[in-house]
Amino acid sequence: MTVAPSNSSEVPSSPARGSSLRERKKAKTRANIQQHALRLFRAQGYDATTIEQIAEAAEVSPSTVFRYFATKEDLVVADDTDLMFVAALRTQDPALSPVRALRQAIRVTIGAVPSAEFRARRDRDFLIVTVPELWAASLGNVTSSLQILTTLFAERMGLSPEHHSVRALSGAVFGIMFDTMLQWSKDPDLDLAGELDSLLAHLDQD
Amino acid sequence: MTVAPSNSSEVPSSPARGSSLRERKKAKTRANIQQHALRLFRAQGYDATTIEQIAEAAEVSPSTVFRYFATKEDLVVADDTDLMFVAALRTQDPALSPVRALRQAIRVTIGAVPSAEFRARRDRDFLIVTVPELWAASLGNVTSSLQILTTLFAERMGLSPEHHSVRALSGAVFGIMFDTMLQWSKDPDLDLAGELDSLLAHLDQD
DNA sequence: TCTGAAATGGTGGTGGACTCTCATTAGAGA
DNA sequence: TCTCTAATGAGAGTCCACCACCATTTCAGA
Repeated sequence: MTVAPSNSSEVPSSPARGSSLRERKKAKTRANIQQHALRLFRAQGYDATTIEQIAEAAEVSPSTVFRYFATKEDLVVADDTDLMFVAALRTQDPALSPVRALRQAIRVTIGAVPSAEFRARRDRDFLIVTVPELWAASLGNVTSSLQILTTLFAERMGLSPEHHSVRALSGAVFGIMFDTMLQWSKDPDLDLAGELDSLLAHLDQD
Repeated sequence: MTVAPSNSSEVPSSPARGSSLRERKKAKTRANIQQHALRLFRAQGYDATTIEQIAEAAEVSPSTVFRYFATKEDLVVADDTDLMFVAALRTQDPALSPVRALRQAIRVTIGAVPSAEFRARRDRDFLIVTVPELWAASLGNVTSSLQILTTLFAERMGLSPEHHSVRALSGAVFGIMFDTMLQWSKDPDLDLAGELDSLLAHLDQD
């Protein structure tokens, strides 16, 4: 559910364009570690996987793992910010109603992501929703997304973010997304975009 | 740290009526431990409080703490059924619309709880929402509440729980509750009942 | 009052995340 | 090629939740 690198220093997948060999190696190491971690988590479970195993798989020392990721949780949650939809929401036509804009943003965003990357992201999100510990770790991200959502809706509706119409709407949207994520965690083959769209449509009565 | 196995035998607060001295003592010990734990968590924070400290405060051995509570998290989360509103929803007039029934249930429930107990519950919920680790531990409770909510709404609407109208509605309700809990965690003096009622009213357009 | 069972305390131990330090290696720039 | 700095590895160490075992105390029932 999270997406959008949007971060400063750490570049996940892209090999860091204009930088030196050192930088490129760093990025590569980081990506490598995270990749092996995710693979192991998926295969054996999160709790059952130790840092040592990850280090071994990635062919680095445990110290190095901690140098790149402050905590075990960060291996999954990383620095990654918000709901990817939220980012795209900003660019939607201001004339659209909040819900319509969001639905449109979802459609566009999901369509745009290359399917390999989408699958990877999907697996990651699946882990987050599935492992309570990780869900906890990303709670901060989630709530900040909710806040952003509220803010954007407020702008679109020309009301203050504290206004009950805004809060009710963004809360409702959030809940529907949450519910959908749960469904999705039970059935990874669910058509996420379609499901979200048709559920959100129920809020679109204004 | 997987989800708690949903305890069976443990009776929380009620002193176990017809039982022997032994039983009563057990209940008392359990309540005592939990009480001190919550006090310490509130005072020093969850992570900063160790089992040893709790044991000392409650004047029992650390072993005993673990005998009563399988994990540290259980000291807060316990087996306690979650959102109290859900329980009360069952008893509402079937003729009412889902949202109206829920709002009514909330009003009734909150009114009925003795204010001391309400405060205690409030503190507990505050902890849960505040400490990610605890939020994670109660995720199971939360999602099961969502499911129950969905089921009850489905009955009331005469539709299957998979129906999108049902899912959209219960998701939305859940989201609003979640949002309100967050607000509440920032401002513990918020009028929870009133806030919920007025936000939920926004969904009541059918 | 005696006996068996349950509750408790204490002690020692384990696993694993995370920290610190220091020596070694590899890249950057001259 | 030589130096300087950043990245890595290795090892020892800490902390704390949680477990296992056993001795001791406390209650129940006869």
